[in-house]
Amino acid sequence: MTDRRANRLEQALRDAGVRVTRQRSALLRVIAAAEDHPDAAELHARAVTAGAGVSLATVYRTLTTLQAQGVIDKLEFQGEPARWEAADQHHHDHMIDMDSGAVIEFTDERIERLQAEIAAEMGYDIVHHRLELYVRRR
Amino acid sequence: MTDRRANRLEQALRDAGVRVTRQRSALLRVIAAAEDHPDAAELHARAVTAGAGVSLATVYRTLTTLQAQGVIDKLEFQGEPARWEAADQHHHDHMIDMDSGAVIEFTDERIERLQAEIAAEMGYDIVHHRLELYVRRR
DNA sequence: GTGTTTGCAAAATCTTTGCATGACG
DNA sequence: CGTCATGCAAAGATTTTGCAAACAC
Repeated sequence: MTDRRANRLEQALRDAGVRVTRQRSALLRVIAAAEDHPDAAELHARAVTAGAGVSLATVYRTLTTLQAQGVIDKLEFQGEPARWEAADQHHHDHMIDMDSGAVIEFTDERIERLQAEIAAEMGYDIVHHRLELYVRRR
Repeated sequence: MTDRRANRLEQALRDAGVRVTRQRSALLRVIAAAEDHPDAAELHARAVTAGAGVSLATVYRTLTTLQAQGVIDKLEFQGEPARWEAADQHHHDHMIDMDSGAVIEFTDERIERLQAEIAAEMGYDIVHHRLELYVRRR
């Protein structure tokens, strides 16, 4: 089922003239199956566990490629290695529970609208944004 | 005038039992005088230019110390080395002009309020947050 | 075929740290 | 003076890259 999604992504890559190698295919599958936000080392470990022979260098190169294709998003939380998530979901921001480390996704249309408004007032268009709430259970 | 602010900060450090060394004093002055958002290497360069003998390792250690004292804030924009700013200003967020690299500060009470509201609804208190708008002139 | 991608190991970048020496309070 | 801070150089952590071999299309 996540494989169906991975297959769709592979086709998109081929259509964009990007070669679908064994390694890229494996990584697409790992990313499509991930329900969390893994970093490069974790994705590498999962790919290897899944039986894919792939080097860490290739993982990094592939992540860059997939990001350029708009297939995945890069998350850079404070001081951690970068994490990644599939991009084919609806837009959302992140809330990080500082005690458990859990990452919670959320969206708020009002905030989105305000951001665009503020940028526009100053003569800018938003290319992308980053909103992270570092929180603690009350 | 920024020296007055630096002196005030030095006193606060002493009161907190933190030694005010020649190096820390110099860095406080450089930070108080900065109108931009320099990284560690840049702060080091400015301190050295100002005639202070200080090593890069000490700059890093000092930044950590000053942050722990709540005197400076750490900014981590996408993929760049960390930047720093004096903390004794009113809270604000950052807009990054992707073409010029300029960092623009802004605040919006409505966004602040919404963030707190969203966190509260999910049973959390915000410890701190990060809002960055990556923008382009329209 | 042939231009891309991979693996490996080496390098780049930013940041932290161990240890002997020096200096603040 | 005792303790804490510094400098240096070496190590850490993450990410990038040069080059020859392997592979997708």
